[in-house]
Amino acid sequence: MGLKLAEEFASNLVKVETEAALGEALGQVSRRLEFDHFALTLQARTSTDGPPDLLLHDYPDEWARVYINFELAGRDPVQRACDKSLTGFEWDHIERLIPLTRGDRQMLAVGRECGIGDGYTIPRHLPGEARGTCSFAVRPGANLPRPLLMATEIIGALGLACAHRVSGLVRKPSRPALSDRQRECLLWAARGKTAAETAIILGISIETVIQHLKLARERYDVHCRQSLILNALFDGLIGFSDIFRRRRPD
Amino acid sequence: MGLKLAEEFASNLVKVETEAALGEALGQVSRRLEFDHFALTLQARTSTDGPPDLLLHDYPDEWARVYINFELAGRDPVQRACDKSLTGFEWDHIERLIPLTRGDRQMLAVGRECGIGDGYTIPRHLPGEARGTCSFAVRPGANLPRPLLMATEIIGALGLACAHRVSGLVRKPSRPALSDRQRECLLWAARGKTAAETAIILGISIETVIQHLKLARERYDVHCRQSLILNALFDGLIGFSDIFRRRRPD
DNA sequence: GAAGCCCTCCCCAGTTCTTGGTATATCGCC
DNA sequence: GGCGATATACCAAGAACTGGGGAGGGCTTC
Repeated sequence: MGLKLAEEFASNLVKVETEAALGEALGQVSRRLEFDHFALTLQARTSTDGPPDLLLHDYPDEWARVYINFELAGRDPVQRACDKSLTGFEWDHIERLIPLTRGDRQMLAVGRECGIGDGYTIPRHLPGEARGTCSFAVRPGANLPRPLLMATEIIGALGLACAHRVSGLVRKPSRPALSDRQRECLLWAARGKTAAETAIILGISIETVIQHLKLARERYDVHCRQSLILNALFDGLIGFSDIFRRRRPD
Repeated sequence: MGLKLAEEFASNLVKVETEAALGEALGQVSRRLEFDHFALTLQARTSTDGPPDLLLHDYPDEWARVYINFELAGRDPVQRACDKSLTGFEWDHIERLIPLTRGDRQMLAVGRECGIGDGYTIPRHLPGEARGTCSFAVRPGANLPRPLLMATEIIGALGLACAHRVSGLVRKPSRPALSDRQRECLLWAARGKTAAETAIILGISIETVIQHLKLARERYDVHCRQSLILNALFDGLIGFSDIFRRRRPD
């Protein structure tokens, strides 16, 4: 039964060419999945000339307003948890993924007041290109349609793939590449080393390290060290395992 | 029928604690999905070169030897296509995702000679943490079990999540927590703002922002901004979604 | 009510980073 | 050979960060 729904949804999406049509299709399928609401987000990394981020949802107006305000503070725990899970997850289990601050709990409580209860979110990440989430929620007090969660997982993924397609984001592989030396300096910077320390480690002059980082910043079109590191990390140019060296001394 | 298989697989995986047991489970499920082979890779370090941290497969010996000896992992078009797709894909459709070079085609041909025909690969990425792929293949001449591909998609994702779990790459999310204000300052710092800019944004004095960041650094026992940000990011206290989020998409 | 945390603000000395230059040498490619 | 990319090295000014102090008010908890 769930699979049939997913297959039907997939064949519907083939025809979808606009964001509005996708929103429509998601709204319909979320009802048939026994959810009350859906929300789909898709963001690109680069701040330059890229298409604007995509947000489709049928949340209650009140919650949407609140959400925009909260969003400015950047504190949606569901979105944060998306960076920690390979598969969809129930919001009730979010603490298995990330720590919740007081503000986080407050936000979830406000959500319940606005008519958003438990939910299920499907995350996807394409290094250097995009990051998307697709959530389905039920009203407070209602239970998630557990027998349908696997179908939900598929449907969310299909929705995200469709969003990626219609967003026009697909043909922008412009991921700035760094030279080996630049990446090396960047890596030591990410490990918390100063330019002077990196110079000693690599056996070159401080000025050279500074120059490498300078050019790397230009490539990414950012003007500070932390943004450079975060962009490289998001793109997969460096990884946490490189930074914290948990395994593979290498 | 397909979903039932996925649910059964999911309940099996709960008990799996070792890589070997996961390989066993994947082998069994791939047969029931009407595939002839499977392969699962997981890389902690996200740069594409070098061998994966985890490799489970039941490919023919011959192909495995070729693959490893020639270090084809870095050149594998299937692996490359994984960076371009949000969902699983059939190898036959790989040209929709990436251009194929002559070497790529040659490699696929060698695979067929070794007993690997068409296949379906499920890619997953966790920003900064891991990159994984789960492939299922049929022998040359055989057709993919198209009615089961959606189930395959789920099963691959479950396998990857399980691999991620047993690989020891996950960290418990109960690290030094920051106060909400500290987190907020940290977040703006991660967005590339200086203390002065953050002060204006939050409507407080520069000194206060500096103080929040100072105490946050002490909590994490690091002495520079970039390490603070990376630690908080890794712990899930902030997320990429927070950092790269656009202002007011409306 | 005292202890503890959080948020706010201030000062200062020293260090580090960022940005703007310039310069040499090597390497591969057309 | 010229061109572009890369790696190396240097200088200087100004902005930003780091680490060391201190201090008051609000809130919760015991």
